[in-house]
Amino acid sequence: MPIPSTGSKYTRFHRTRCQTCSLSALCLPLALGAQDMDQFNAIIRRRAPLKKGEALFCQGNSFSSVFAVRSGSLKQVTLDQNGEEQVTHFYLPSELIGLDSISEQIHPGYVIALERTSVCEIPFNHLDSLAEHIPQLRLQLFRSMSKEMGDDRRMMRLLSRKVPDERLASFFINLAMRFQRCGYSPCSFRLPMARNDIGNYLGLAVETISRILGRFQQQQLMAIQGREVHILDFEALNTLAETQGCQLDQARTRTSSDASA
Amino acid sequence: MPIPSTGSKYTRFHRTRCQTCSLSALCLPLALGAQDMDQFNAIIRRRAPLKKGEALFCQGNSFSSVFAVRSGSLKQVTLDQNGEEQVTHFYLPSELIGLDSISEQIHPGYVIALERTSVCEIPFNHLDSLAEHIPQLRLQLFRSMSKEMGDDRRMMRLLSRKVPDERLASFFINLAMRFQRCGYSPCSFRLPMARNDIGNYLGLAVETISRILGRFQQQQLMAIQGREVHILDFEALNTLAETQGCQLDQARTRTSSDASA
DNA sequence: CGGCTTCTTGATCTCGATCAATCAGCGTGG
DNA sequence: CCACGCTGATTGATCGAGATCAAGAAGCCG
Repeated sequence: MPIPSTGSKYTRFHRTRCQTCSLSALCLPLALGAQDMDQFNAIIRRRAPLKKGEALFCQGNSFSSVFAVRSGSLKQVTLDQNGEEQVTHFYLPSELIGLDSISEQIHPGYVIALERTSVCEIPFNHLDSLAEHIPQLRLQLFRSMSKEMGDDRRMMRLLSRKVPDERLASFFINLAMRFQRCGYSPCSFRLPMARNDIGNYLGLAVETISRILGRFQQQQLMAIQGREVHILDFEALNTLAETQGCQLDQARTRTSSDASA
Repeated sequence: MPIPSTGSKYTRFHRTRCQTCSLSALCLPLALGAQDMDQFNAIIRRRAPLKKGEALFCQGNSFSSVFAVRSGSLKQVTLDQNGEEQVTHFYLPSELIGLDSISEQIHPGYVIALERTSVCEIPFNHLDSLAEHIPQLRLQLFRSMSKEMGDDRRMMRLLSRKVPDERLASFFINLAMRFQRCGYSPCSFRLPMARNDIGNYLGLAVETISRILGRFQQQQLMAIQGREVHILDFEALNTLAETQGCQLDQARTRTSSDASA
């Protein structure tokens, strides 16, 4: 561990700047000029990383900031009044948390780290006033929200029309694309969430998840042991997922060794 | 037919102003001052009403405007590549259409009038520049999008965890609240959509919808004939729907008038 | 190493999709 | 104005996929 000169063990997080963040091209500051980026950087608050299982905030907490995932991953869980919990979202690096809370000013669910995770806090009132003066930022904010709405629609289609195999295929293709987007290999990664969470999220029993995964392995679509995932036949999985318009940038499955792009 | 003095048969629609619109308190201009309202009113384009079955736009059309429903109702339908269609949304008066298209700049589905329907067109680039100078409008836009995201989450919960009876109950409660919001009776209304659309939207077969409706009538929860709906026991239906935080403003079914927390 | 959670595998059973047929509503045109 | 024909709605009967129940295996943590 490098020893920071100024004291606090979190100094290095406070030091982190959007300008040097590897995700800045994917995150909100996307397409911001140097000067605007400075302004944006100024309103960000860095936080000590969350431990696995720790909550970023709780259901019912009042909303004041959105958060950008810097590293790690989180899940959003909503408790209904019978105490049933529903996993409604997973968040990966560069993605924004809390956009769904602006309307009610209350967080509609828990957001919990699935592993050691760090996030940037972006106070919403500051973000809003910055959006007033930086059209690029405003547009990007609209885009982010709009994109999330589109994703939600896809999820609704998945839940209401797809059979379990298709759901799980969609889920993995979606994860793969998002991992690729932030620089990881799309075909080899470690699942951040438990089978339980996947099942809950996809509206399926855990047992069903297990059985389908078994089937996927038999069919040589993927290799899984524990949480270690290797997608062997991306095309076939994608076809099964019926994911239209989904394109793997570089590392399309050549049924061979290129999986680690 | 009244004869408009200026010629075009659509003149009266062009005349309509936000200031005199009964929905202005629910729609985007919500909470705008008189002057801001003027500016907002200036960018709106009125349109000739759509006939039943007519498309406001088609899937794949490029996006340039959002629309506010003035009267009538519409459905959003997405066609996947196998030609399967999925109803993803219903739009009632005062609600905004097209917010999910900002990100891709392409409409992800057809939006089709369920009855004679009129809408206001709001060019998005104008809206965005107006949002730059009117913080209230910007915030309202963020809120609208955020609210839609929250609604989507609820829908996802409905689809992945609720049994058919609960889904249909939720659907009716939701409709009732939205009708009430724009001034109609929450407990007596005419369904704008076909059973088919409801089933598709809720991820259920039409036959299932029919059977459950039959059951609801037996249980005295509601009276339905054709598309004419009367909710007889709002509380019971609401309980069944497990709709938390849903409050009927005035006309709560007073089986016991205290249910309001 | 032991106790816990997480994951897998097997057996049963239920609920809703599907198929099939009939009925009702409604707009159209003779 | 009524008969026709279409689409949309209801009702019945059957079947299968996935939830559920139950048990065992494998990680994973202190």
